[in-house]
Amino acid sequence: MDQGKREGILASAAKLFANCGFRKASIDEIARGAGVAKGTVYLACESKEDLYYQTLLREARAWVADTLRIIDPREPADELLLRVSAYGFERIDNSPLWRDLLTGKVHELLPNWAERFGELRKLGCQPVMEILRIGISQGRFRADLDVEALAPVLQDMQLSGYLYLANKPNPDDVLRRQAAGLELVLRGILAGPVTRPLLKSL
Amino acid sequence: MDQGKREGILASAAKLFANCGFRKASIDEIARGAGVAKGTVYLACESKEDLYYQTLLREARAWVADTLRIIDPREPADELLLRVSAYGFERIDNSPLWRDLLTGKVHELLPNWAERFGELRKLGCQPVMEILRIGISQGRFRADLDVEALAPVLQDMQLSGYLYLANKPNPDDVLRRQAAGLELVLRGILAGPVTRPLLKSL
DNA sequence: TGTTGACTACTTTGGTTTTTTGGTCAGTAC
DNA sequence: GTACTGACCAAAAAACCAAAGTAGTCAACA
Repeated sequence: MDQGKREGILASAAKLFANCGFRKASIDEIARGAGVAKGTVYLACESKEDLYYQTLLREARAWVADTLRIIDPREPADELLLRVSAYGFERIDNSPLWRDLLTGKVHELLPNWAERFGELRKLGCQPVMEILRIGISQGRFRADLDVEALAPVLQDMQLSGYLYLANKPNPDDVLRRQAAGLELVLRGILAGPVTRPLLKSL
Repeated sequence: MDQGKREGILASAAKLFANCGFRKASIDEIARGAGVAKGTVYLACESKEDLYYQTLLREARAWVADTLRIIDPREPADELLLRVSAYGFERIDNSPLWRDLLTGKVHELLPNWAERFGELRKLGCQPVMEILRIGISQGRFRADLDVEALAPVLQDMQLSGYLYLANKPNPDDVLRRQAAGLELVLRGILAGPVTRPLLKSL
């Protein structure tokens, strides 16, 4: 299986899954979009479900890479947290793929999704973990933080904005809330006192 | 409208909505369960949607009342937070009514649900607000906390367990995670240092 | 050896009929 | 007069089924 062809298939799949959702995106059309025959798609994946997962994985990796790229280790780590939080939200908000995933529309359709969902979630923690490490090495965060345990909690706090978003996506409200949560937590993880309220920097 | 009859109707509605969900629970059956005629149900509510909301409101009030009851102001407020968190989770986990609400299965069906959802959420913050006030008066929490702003953030942190729960409800994991989040936040809101890790008290 | 696309078993869709249900209100009981 | 009832209606949901579409396979092909 040629890597370029594989990438073409995943790209086409990403496009169609995002536009039509899991159900309505057909393998035929994905194959057509990638300029290959249907059989070839099945050289790149085991099933439609597997293809969907691979698509998400590809997307998640891209997101992690892009996010790590905007992290400047010279910036104060607390600023970084807020920035990455906002960036992540914006990106998720613009992607039907993630929205469907996070609002649970896919879970019902696909069996055995839990583990794979967990893997994606774990992947998504990487940027936050990186920032925590930066913060510690900057001396801004407590040195005794359990980075591995902390990252998913922070990540969840950010994702919890979707409890609202499922309803009425007013991005400003969600961001303000995220910032409030972050400020709350920061007071806990900062080695020194917070000098100014983060909310104002939005 | 007799209050006893009204209560009977709401109780019957709660039972059926919980067992069958909003759609499949029929007004006829609710009336039968309450031992009244269908017309009488419409003396207690304006529409099926309204009845559903009233049912949730009744349930929420009961939950708040029960939760406030287990709050002993002599206990350390940080313990109280953890206790109430676990209690709330357990109770929600056992109630299809709340599960449907929180996993967003109802939102799609009912228009204009956002505001009412917001009201319920606000109601649900009361116990946490109470604990924060207790903590402040105990001198365990910082005196400058913005209780009104903080409560919904904490509440959300707890609800975010449902992002997982929508999938695979392993209550222990969720509780451990909630405790980790709480411990994180507590280090921020405690006036003094945390003396022992909360996680161990689970 | 890597790719294809016709083929099959299965699922989804769309249109139609039948049944159920939310909501009303003239009428009953007290 | 008041509190409640339940037959009634329009509208929604379920049941049905034929037609169309789709996931996945594999013999043939380049």
